[in-house]
Amino acid sequence: MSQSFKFNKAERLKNHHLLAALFTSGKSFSAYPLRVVYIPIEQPGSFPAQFSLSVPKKKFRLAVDRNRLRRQVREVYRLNKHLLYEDLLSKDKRIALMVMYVAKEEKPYKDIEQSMKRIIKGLKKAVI
RNA sequence: ACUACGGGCCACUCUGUCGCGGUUUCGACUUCGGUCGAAAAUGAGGAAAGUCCGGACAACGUAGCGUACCACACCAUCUAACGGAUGGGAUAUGGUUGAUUUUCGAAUCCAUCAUAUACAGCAAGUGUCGCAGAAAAUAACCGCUAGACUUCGGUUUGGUAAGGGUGAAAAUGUGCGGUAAGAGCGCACGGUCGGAACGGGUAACCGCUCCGGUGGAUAAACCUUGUGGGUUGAAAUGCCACAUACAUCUCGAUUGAUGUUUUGUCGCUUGUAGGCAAAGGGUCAGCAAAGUUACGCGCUUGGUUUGCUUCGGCAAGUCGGGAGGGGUAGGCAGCUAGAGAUGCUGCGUGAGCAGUAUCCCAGAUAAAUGACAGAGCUUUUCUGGCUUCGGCCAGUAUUGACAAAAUCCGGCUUAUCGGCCCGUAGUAAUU
RNA sequence: GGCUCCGUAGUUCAACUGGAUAGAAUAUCGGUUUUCGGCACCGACGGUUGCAGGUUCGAACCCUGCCGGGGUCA
Repeated sequence: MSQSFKFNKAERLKNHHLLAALFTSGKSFSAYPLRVVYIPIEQPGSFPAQFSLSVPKKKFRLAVDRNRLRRQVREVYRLNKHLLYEDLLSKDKRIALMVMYVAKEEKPYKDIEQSMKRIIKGLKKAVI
């Protein structure tokens, strides 16, 4: 097991322009209860993917619920991202992605994990 | 022991693995700004919430005055301050005990307990009070009563406000006197309001005596009185980096007076004397503008230049206001040692205050405190066993209150599964 | 993080600034008319005035606290 489960600051997507581009020209697909929007990046960087996530305030009014879901989704990504990184490194490509939680109620951790694995599979296909 | 009420405290716990934020230390790399790695201790709340009050702090402002506006409003105390808290008073509602009256329904008074109170002023002015009712604030329908007239049925001119009815509210209650009938018209005892003296209390207020009144309610109606408030808020504010537009449209001001310095020039009595011109920089007044929360005064800031001219102005520049638009969307400081926390001692009825010892306890910014596994605790369901029939034990599944910092404090309000402790009252048992 | 505005039939708005049953249009339903439908006409239904307290004799309106929805500020 050589892969790292760390989640560095540089792996997070914070750039305003990239986020705007993501919403205007990014491609998307969903794997309930999650939905992903992604776009390839031209500029070089230290990580093959930049990740961000979103839980809508309209569906989850309380900050406590939003925080809990955000942490679960981030945790799932952190533990499974190595599957994505291997492919991207071998193809020498970079992407930016945002994961949104679209369900109207809280789902258990197992469901979110399954959904994230399907998303990563889908991303691999799309990039190739 | 149980129940009710009030107050305080806690806010599931432990272990392992993988992670996140800032801090410190060490190591590596470095463009010397930092980046990466490791270790250590550490990392959400009682409400972090709502943003309803009050402050600290910061910027603007020369900090003034008047009006307006807003907030507050029994008294004292606490506090940095407050619309908060503590203690007291008054009023209202309810309970209990006692007394009086009774139409046996209850009513009134005293004492006491509990709860509530946006408790200054309708005896300053103005307004409003639908429907009903005669009348909703200088009241008269029925009624009662005197005079006049009379066709003896009443009519009319006065007086009156006891009784009736309406209404949420009807002009001080009861008794006696009084009268044509009546009435605070008079008297006695009360209610209530104002004033004065005395006693108690820091005060609100209470008690008592005397005098005067007795013309409703409403100020969470306008308003009056008193007190307080400069405005804007960490998206404040300062610095660094990057970027662009000294662009566009529109409105307004751009006027006088007076010294002074330098330079040039003129005349001449050849001197630091005077005239003229130019340039620079002042002072005073005016002008319009902006700022001072709004308005007025006052104050402050900065502009008042050049060219053309048919002397009305026009154009450019400068300054100020407005409209609309463009760029950036990064970093650092502010940013957590404080009206701080905990313990002890003393003072105070209490909120609190003083002294002293120890401790340092989150600082994120596409926004850190999590995920998984196991064990215990807890909620509920089912199965089995035991039982003193209240429950207890084992297994299985299930559940974990309300809710997450965003400059920081003091309150208020709202949400909240449960557990523990203390006080008061009642019930039961024992002594 | 701050500031600010608004909540009335399913929908869009009224209600004399506190006075009794909260009104109109539209939508819905029923009827008349028509061969049928539309249009038109008649009638009905539809409201805890966002919620809870308070002030007042009386509250959609005044006050307080909650709930919900907008707008705006570098």
